[in-house]
Amino acid sequence: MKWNELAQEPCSIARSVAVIGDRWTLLILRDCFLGIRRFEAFQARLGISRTIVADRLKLLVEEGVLRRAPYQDSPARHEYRLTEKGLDLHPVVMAIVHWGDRHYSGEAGPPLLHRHKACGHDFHPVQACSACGEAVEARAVETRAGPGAVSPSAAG
Amino acid sequence: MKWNELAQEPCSIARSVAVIGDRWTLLILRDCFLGIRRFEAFQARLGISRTIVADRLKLLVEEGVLRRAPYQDSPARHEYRLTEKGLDLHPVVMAIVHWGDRHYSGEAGPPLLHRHKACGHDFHPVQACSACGEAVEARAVETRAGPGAVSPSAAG
DNA sequence: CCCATAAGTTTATTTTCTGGACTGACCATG
DNA sequence: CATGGTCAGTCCAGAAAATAAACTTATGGG
Repeated sequence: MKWNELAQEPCSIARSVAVIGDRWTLLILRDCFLGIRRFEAFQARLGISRTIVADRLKLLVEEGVLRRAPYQDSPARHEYRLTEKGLDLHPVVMAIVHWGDRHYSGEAGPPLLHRHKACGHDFHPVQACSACGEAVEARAVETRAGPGAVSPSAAG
Repeated sequence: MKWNELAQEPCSIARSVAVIGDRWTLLILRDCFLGIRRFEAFQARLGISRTIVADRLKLLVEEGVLRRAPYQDSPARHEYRLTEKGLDLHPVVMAIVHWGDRHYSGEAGPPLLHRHKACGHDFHPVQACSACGEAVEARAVETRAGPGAVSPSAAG
């Protein structure tokens, strides 16, 4: 399988990974959620080649994750902002952060804290069930083919 | 920045991405959660080169995400199983699945359904606050430096 | 002996990434 | 009105990584 065939797979992970499953893309998204919006800022923070920054931003815009919006004329300048589809990635980013906090923080503790404005407390994300609202752990989940499956044995 | 420097960054996303932020790694993890355990099975399902499968499995074992366990002698054969640290990735995988379900399912609907055994219903993951238990959306989160931060402006 | 299975390794090719220079539009300074 | 600075890129050649295909090792079966 080639990376460009991924998006055609009958699997939501494969389709998502085709868009965001790249080291630099995930770090760009991290920065987006931290409020970074400009090309130069992404490039400076990541310290990677401008080519890659340009490529990744282009892909994210094509996929509707980011929106390229003008913030001044003469000279025309644009910034990159998360769309609603991009904001939907927040649970993905938070889940990754939480896993890193748990397993790679060391004695110093987590590099960042997250406060839930609604309740005022620092929190970490908990995976909850949309049906009953309770926390869901890996072993409590049963997977089966859904309406979009191609065959009973197809990947999911 | 080089990819091997990522793990040293004072950022839980960077550290996590250094381990799992790779297309094939994420797909291997998907298969792990679907119960796949053997080298040949990973390779056959993904349709990618054996070299990549071997590399990724090796890294995941080194990082303690998977455990290489013998399942027979003569000839010695091993299978790859999720460790507790690996199971902790479930929310990450589910969050990615859910994003894909939402934005790439098309008319056919999601390829896979997930049932919460505890309540018996099909569900999708909801990001909840560990402090108050309510659902958390992107705009309700405020981020600030934590104890493991290197400087107030450091990446998170 | 020949074939098959499992789990890799080796080799050679293809693709991607990198760093640096370059472009072009504009602004501020002296 | 030349000089330098900012921003948002593009272009290019060399270096690094990813990949497919063939090969290896160990074993069991007919």
